[in-house]
Order: sequence, then C-alpha cells, then structure tokens
Amino acid sequence: MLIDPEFTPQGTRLPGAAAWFALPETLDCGQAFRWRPREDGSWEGVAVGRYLRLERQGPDIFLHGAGEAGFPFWRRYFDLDRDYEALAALFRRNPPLRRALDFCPGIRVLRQQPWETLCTFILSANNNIPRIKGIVERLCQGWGEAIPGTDLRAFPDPRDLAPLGEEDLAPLRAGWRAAYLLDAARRVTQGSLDLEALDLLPAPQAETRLLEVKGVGKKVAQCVLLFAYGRVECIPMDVWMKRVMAELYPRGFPRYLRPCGGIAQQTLFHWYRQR
DNA sequence: AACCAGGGTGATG
DNA sequence: CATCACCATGGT
Repeated sequence: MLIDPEFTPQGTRLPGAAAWFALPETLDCGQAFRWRPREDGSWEGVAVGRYLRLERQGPDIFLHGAGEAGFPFWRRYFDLDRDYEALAALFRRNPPLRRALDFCPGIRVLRQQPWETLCTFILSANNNIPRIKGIVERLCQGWGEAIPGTDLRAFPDPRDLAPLGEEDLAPLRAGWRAAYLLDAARRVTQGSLDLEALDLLPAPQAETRLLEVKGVGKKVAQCVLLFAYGRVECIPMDVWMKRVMAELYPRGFPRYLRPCGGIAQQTLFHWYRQR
C-alpha cells in the first residue's frame, strides 16, 4: 500500500496507515531513542531539529507539526515509500518471521540522521535501552538547541561537542563511552569522517569508514548503516539477535530474506525481546 | 552479591 | 583469527 497523504488543518492524514505502520513499536523498538509517549497516547519527538507529534485515529495516522512543506522530510524518515505489506507477505513464507509478524506487524526501519545515529549507537555499547535514552536525553538537554514551543531540544551538532573534554560530559553518566563520543565529534568536525559521503559508498566501504571511529565496531557500524542510511541488507548482531540466530537460524537467513534482512532483523529483535 | 545490558578495545594464544 | 579481561553505570 503506497501512501496518499491528505493535508488538513488538523495535520497530515495517512489513510489506513495503522495497518502498515505500528506507531509505538516502530518508535520504541530500540532503533531510535528520543520518541516519547504523551498522556493522550500520541507520540512526539525531534529529528534534525524538527518537532513532530504522531497519533493514531482508528485506521489512520496523523502527523502534527509538519505542514505540507515539511512532509517530504518525514516521508523519508519513516521510509514511507517502501511497501511494508508486500515485504510482510514475503517474510511470512518464513515460519519464525511469521511468528514475529503475528506478534507485531508493521515495524518500520527509520532513516535517522547519521550523526545522531552514530552517537546513540556508540552509547548503546554494553548498555540497556532505558539507560541509553536517559544519556541521550541529558546530552540533548545539555548541548542541543531548544525547539520553540516545546520542552524538547535538538540533538547537538558535532561542532558543539568537539571542543568538550570528558569532564564536561560527566553529567551524562555515560561512563567510558564519553571518550568515544568525543572522538566521533572531532572526526566529523575535522572532516576526517564525512558522513554525507557515506551515502555514495557501497555498504562494506561505508562500514570501513565508520569502523575508524573509536568505540565503533561491527555491530554499531551495521546499526548506523541500517538505521540512518537505509542499508536494509545490513543486520546488526547484538546479544539478542545472536540468540535468535542460534536458536532459529543456525544456518543463517535464507537467501530470499537477505536483501531486506535488516528489516526482518528488527521485527525478530522486537518479538524475541518482548516475548 | 552477582549478573546483565542493541559491544569495543587491547593483549594474549 | 579466537578468546578474554576490562571498561562505567544502573537495574534486577
């Protein structure tokens, strides 16, 4: 099902989107760390300095805070041009994935800002999701630009972090990861890591560049490629996915799943962790 | 109290 | 190439 957005004064309406866009699960399944639920059940967050609130109304999903002009950004962010229903039909040929989809269909892989994704997954190393969220929040509150009309802040720019020392980041309580964060900020600021140029490289070469950053290993690099650059063939192998593979895919993913293996991975990750 | 969390690094075989 | 102690922090 391809989207046909309807721009109304109340917001941008995505008709029937609830069927292929699991809102809370997509926003809170460990790929992004800054979306939060509101009292009324809607969700709000910031990406690249843009505020957005999303809410489900029956079969539809509404985007508030992004007019027609801002919609192309969120269209890309939420990967709205990919047909996740067709993908689910393919995934359902595989029994473990069918189980995961029955548990929660409609988990989408986002296309987040590369810099933010690099940082948040550096912070994810040997860490747990609630604490990652807390560190990221303190990072934004400390050095991110305020978003007018909200209590939220943008994710800080690399230029704002690069001059800092580890002592400055102590309030984050990020532990030994703080030094890695600063290394990333300095590389990006100095230009020795060009995050925009990675768009043009094949995934393996882009991965090699990411691995130069301290604190970035195979798993974090795969997360950045998947969650920021839309390289859906990349499959981050964390402790949970290693359990999934050992238990359910001892010979690896079947070949027909591999081109979108990263999306399959996120569906399995969520199911296995929440079961 | 020991173990775990969306791991990575550096030293050692 | 494989293994392993270690890393800071907070929750169970």
